[in-house]
Amino acid sequence: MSREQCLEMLVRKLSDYAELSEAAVAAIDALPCTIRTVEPSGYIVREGDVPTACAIVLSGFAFRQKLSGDGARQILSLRIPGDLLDAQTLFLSAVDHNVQALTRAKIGLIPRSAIQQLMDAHPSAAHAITVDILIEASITREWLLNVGRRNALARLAHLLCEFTVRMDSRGLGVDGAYELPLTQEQLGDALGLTSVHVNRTLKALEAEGVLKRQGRRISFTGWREARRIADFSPAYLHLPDTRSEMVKS
Amino acid sequence: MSREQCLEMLVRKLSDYAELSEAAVAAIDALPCTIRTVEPSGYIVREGDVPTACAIVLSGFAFRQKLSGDGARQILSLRIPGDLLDAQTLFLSAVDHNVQALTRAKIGLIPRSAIQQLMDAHPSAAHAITVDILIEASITREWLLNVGRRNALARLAHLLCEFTVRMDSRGLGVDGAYELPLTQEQLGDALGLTSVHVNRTLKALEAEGVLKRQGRRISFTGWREARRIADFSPAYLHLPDTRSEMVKS
DNA sequence: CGTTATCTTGACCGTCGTCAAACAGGGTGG
DNA sequence: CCACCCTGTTTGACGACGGTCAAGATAACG
Repeated sequence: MSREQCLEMLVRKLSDYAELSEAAVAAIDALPCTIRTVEPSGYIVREGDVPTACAIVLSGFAFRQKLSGDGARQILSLRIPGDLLDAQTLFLSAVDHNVQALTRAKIGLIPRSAIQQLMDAHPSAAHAITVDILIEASITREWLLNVGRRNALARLAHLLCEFTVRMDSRGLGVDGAYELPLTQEQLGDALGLTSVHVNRTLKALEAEGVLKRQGRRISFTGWREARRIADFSPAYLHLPDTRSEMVKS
Repeated sequence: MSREQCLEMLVRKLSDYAELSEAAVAAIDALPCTIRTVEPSGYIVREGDVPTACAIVLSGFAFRQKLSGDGARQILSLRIPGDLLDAQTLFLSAVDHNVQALTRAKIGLIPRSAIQQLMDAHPSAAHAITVDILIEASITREWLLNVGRRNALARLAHLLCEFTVRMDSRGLGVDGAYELPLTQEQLGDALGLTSVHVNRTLKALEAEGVLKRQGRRISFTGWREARRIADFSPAYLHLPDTRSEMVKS
C-alpha cells in the first residue's frame, strides 16, 4: 500500500461528498502521506494528545473509545476502510477520546498542517472533509438513540444492520455475510451491554431466524426482519444515493 | 433583539474558536439575518427537512431530538444562548434529527447560501464554524459514554454538572444555582431513563447532599461531591482556557 | 500441545421500568 | 373568587431486563 494509493483513496472518498475542483484534486495528490501498520488494539490516538496528523484507514478496522472513571469502556464509533480518523479533532487543541485498531490495520497519516493548508486553499476540499465530520456526528447521534432508547435485541440488530450497510456501500460487503471484526466484549462496549448479555442476545437473534453464525461470521437469513427488529432506516448514514443495495431491500 | 445584536453574538462566539480576520468579521457583519421567536416545544428543524438556514440561539434554550420507531424520544443535545443550531447539518442534503425549543426562545436565522459563501471566502470563519461543530460532536460522544456506561445517579449528576459549567462559561450562571429548563420527563429522555426514575434519582442526589431543589431551581450544596459522583471532567467541552470558575474548583 | 483469549451457559440479583394513583401548581373561564 | 384543567411531580407496589459471578467449553496461537 503506497502513498499514491492512499491519496487516491482519499480523493475517491472526498469526491463522494463534494465536487472537487481540479486544483483541489491536484493539491490532494501532492499531500505528504506516510503509511503505518497498527496491530490489533494498538493505539492510534490517545486522549489528551495534541492532534498532529489526520489519518485515513486503508485496510482493517479501527474504533473510537472513551473510558469512564471506573474503567468502563464505551466504544463511540467504528471505522472501516476509507474512513477518516482524526477529522473529529483536527482543529481542537487536545483529543478527547482514544482511537484504537480493531484488527491489524494500515493507516495513512497526513500532517495536520498540510490538511489545514489544503482546506484553507481549496474550499471544495474543506467542504468535503466537513461533510465527513458531519456524517460521523450523525452516526454518533443514532448510536446515542440506540443505546439510550432501544432494548438489547434491537440495539444489537441495529449495529449489525449499520455495519452491513456501511460495508456494502464501500463495496466491501459479501452480500449479507461477513466476518464481524468485534469480539462479543467489544460489541457490548459499543452497545452499553455486557459481553454475557451480547452472547444471549446473539442467540436470540438466531432463534428469531434473522441470522446464522459460525464463529464470528455472520450471515443474514432474514434481512427485512433484521431491519424491523432493529428499527433501522439508513437515512442517518447520508449515503450517496443508490449506493447500497441493502438500503432498498 | 436586532439583527446587529445577533451578528455581534456570532462574531463573539466564533472569535472564541479562531482568530477571525478583519475581512471575515466584516463579512459576518454583512450577513443577512432574521429573528424568530419560537414557543416551548415548537419545532425549529424537522427530520427530513432540506437545510435552508443556519440558526443561532439568542435567548432561551433548544434541544436536538430523535425518535425511535416505537415513539421513544432521545434528546441528543442541549443548546444554550450563543450556540449554533444547524451547523450539524449545513452541508448535508437532509436533516437527520429534530430541533425543538425547550423554552420560549429567540433564534437568528442566516440563509445557508450566505453561510456557505462566508465559509468559502473566509477560511478563518470556516475554521471557527468547524470548531463549533467538532465541540458539539465531542459533547455527544461524552453523552454516549454517559448513557452507555454510567448508572442513573452518575448520569444525572453528569448532565447537571455539564449544564452548570456550560452556562457558567457563557456568563449565564448564577454561581451554582439556576433554573433548570427541563422537565423530569425531558431529563429522562436526555439520559435514557424514565421520568419516574429521574425523580427518584434527583431525590437520591439531594439525600447525598450534593444539591437542593425548589421547583426546578437547582442549587449545588456539594460541587466537588457532585463532580465525583458524576465522574465529570470538563476537558471534552473544549472551553477556552480558564473561562470557567467551576472547572477549577 | 499447552496457554490464553473468547465464547457459552446457569443461577441469582439489582437497577430501572411499568402501572397507577395522589398531589401540587398555574392558568382559564364561569 | 373559586371550580376546573392540564401539565408536571411524587410515591408505592411489582416485575423484567440486563448485570454479576462463576464454571466449563471452544477456539486461537505460539
